[in-house]
Amino acid sequence: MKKIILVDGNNLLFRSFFATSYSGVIMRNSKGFPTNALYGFINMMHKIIDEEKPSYIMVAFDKGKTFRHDKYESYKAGRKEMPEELKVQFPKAKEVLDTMGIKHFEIDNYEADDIIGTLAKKVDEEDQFVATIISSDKDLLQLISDEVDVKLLKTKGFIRFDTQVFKETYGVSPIHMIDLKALMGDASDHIPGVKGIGEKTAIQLLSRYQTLDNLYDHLDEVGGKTAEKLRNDKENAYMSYDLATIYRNVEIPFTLEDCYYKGVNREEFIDILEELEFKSMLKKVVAKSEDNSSTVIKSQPVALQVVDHTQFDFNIPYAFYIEMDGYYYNRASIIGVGFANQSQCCFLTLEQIKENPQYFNNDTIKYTYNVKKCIILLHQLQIDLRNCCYDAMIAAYLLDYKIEDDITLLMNQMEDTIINSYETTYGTEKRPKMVDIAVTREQCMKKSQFIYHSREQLLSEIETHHEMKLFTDIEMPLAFVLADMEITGIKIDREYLENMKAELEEKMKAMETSIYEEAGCQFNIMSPKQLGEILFEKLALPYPKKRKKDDRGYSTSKDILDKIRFIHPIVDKILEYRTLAKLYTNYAVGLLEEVRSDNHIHTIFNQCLTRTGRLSSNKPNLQNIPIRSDYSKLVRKAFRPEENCLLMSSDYSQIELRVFAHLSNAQNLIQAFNENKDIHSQTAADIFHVPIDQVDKNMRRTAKAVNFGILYGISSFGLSEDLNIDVSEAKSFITNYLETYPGIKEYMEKEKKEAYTNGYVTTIMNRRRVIEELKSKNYMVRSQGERMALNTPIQGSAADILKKAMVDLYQEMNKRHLKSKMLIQVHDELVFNVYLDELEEMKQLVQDKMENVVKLQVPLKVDIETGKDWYEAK
DNA sequence: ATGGTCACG
DNA sequence: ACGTACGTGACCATT
Repeated sequence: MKKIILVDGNNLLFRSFFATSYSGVIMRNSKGFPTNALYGFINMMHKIIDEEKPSYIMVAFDKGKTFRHDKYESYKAGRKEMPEELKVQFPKAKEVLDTMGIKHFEIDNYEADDIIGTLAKKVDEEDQFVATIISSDKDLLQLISDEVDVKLLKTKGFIRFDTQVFKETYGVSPIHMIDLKALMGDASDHIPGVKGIGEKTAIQLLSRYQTLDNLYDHLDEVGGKTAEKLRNDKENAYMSYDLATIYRNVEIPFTLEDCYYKGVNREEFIDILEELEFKSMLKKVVAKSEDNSSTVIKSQPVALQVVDHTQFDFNIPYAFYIEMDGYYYNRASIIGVGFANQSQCCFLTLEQIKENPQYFNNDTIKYTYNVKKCIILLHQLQIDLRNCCYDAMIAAYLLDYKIEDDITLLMNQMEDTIINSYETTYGTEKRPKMVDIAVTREQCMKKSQFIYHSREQLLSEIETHHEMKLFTDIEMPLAFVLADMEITGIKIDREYLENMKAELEEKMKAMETSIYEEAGCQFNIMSPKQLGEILFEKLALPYPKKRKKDDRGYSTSKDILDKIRFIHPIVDKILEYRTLAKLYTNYAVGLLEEVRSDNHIHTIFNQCLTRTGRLSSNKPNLQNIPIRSDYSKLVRKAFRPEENCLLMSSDYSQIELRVFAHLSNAQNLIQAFNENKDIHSQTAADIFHVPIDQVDKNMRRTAKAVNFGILYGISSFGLSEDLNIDVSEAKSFITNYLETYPGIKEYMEKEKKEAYTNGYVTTIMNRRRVIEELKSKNYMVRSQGERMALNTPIQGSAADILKKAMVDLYQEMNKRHLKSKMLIQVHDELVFNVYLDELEEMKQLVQDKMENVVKLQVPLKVDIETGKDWYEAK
């Protein structure tokens, strides 16, 4: 069977043009010729060749108007005109394809769709070829058949649609997509459809009548409002049908055989890359032609012997991969598990796993992908997971691979294979798909093989980055700590939250009425658009901010409203309403929804997400429970200890500023911390040149803002916004600060310079963050990169310290067989459930471990409090 | 899907 | 002449 790739060239160029033109700024070569669309386009063509390894390929382009649409010209007119900057890149794209040895075609009066449709039809009619269509346009899905599939490009990755996937997604056969659109329309393509009929009704109708014609023939059977709507809009339905149909009978002056892929003419290709000034791309191509080996670092998957699990050697290190049946692993269950070692692989169903816990709790070394998830899924079966010392997801996270908890992303980055993503195989949360166990079996084994075989490369990269200690001593053991915390969960007083919810509901109602009175009309308070119009047009309140020309929108954010709250009583009421609404939906209702049958909340900590090394928490997020305002922090009373226990909270005092003092080696900052001074007051004393006992509240507040600014990569504008002062005034604070603390300016310059040289920054544990923004030609993007370069070592080192403290503490608590448990981490704070008879021991232990986890130039200070709920323990 | 808003560190 | 603090997650309205 010969495989041909049919590429929608117009679609690809459009996509990459708009994906890379930020607020109108686009990439150009030094002659000013726009090149942004070409860059994405060439990358994409490379990827297609890499992934699909086609022997035949062609790219279709539009040429002129499509006459079949002429009678509906008014609808076509709604389409966007092509920007000139994009237009000029088309001829160049065709030249590029020539040098790449890829055929491209355009035919007078037809669109790319029509050419592809016609070729797909040819593929259907003969039996030498199969085809894959590449586009992000869902319209093309109607061309799917037994011989033709579509790789639908998404913002992230792609979905491969074949007949089966299509049916599972839309409930009808691909060819009926046209009938579907005739009924439901398609706003993005200006197809009207039948008024009042959406996706649901359309699918329902078609599953009964299959086609539009047949439906109209049996309209009397339909009855009711739906029939009425169909009758009224019959003309529109048929016009939509025509608009949605891809024309498949273009006279084509070439054959499928003509689309043979010749391969790149390296010299010509290099010439054109030089003209476009795609330097990184050039480097790769040149390197590839010099050293004749395959692409960058990709390895070929090895074919292993598939054996029965009784034959699998569980005495030497092995990898396993668990596939589960839901989106949230703390409420999903296992479908099956694949195992692999150097030479074998096998698969077990859930039943077989239950019968063989020894495959997980034995002493053999095991490799995983997302070990925390594995621990929790196995825990549900009362199976202990032991001796996992390598996790591919954690390794990949440290190395900056894109992962998103889906191993297929990593596989497709590292290997010459294309594995369908979890979503493609198992569907979305809303639309789960039934999956044949044979598919799961195949994929699980492949995935476990990948875990086993990619280990060497990932570990060697970690070694090169000097991150082995971070990986082995911190991140790997931390996964077990987090698993335990998630399994334990924190107890919630449901009744308390229910009462709070009811109270909030009442307050909101009252506030709503009062706001409508002030406004003189009813409107949706939560709609920024409507609110802006009420405030700044109907009530004509002054808009306290400079606006760009043509900007007709109003921001209604808190800091804007704060500035006009004295002008009209409605403003305060709106702010109050928002606070109440947030408390109601996010915390009262939101938290209650997440309380499980054991009366506990079991959050999920994401260990492999943030760019700085922090954790994040979700479902629900326990890292943003209110504390700053008096009323809001009452939410914390809902978080309770177990029987005979107290909640204990321990938090680092000023950890980021201490880390900063350490990193920057600023002597008077270090001294201030060593003398245990109130750091914001000391800063105030220093920058205002007064003794520390003469620092007033306002001075301290200013100094605090300056200190935060330093951590974030200060700018005078940012500081002035935060303090609500002039930029010039803010600027003088900063100058003053930098004069007062010699060494800091030099430190920041050094950090930036290193970031530019290396392309990345590091933390005290050698955690690394690559900062692409520094390479940008756009000043704003580059400045943002510089701030990241300044902030990441600080935020990241603090995260390192917290993580290490958690591991040390956890291990010591286990060693001492303490019953108390670590429950939550909030960046600089840990929350524990502490048994009364362990209270003193825990206080001492926690303080000791947290304060002595690393040795810095300044001491680390920890404050500990306890109480019968989280409100008291703070 | 994206932006606006706001909860936390 | 730009348009600006660092890192998250959840919800709402809107496309």
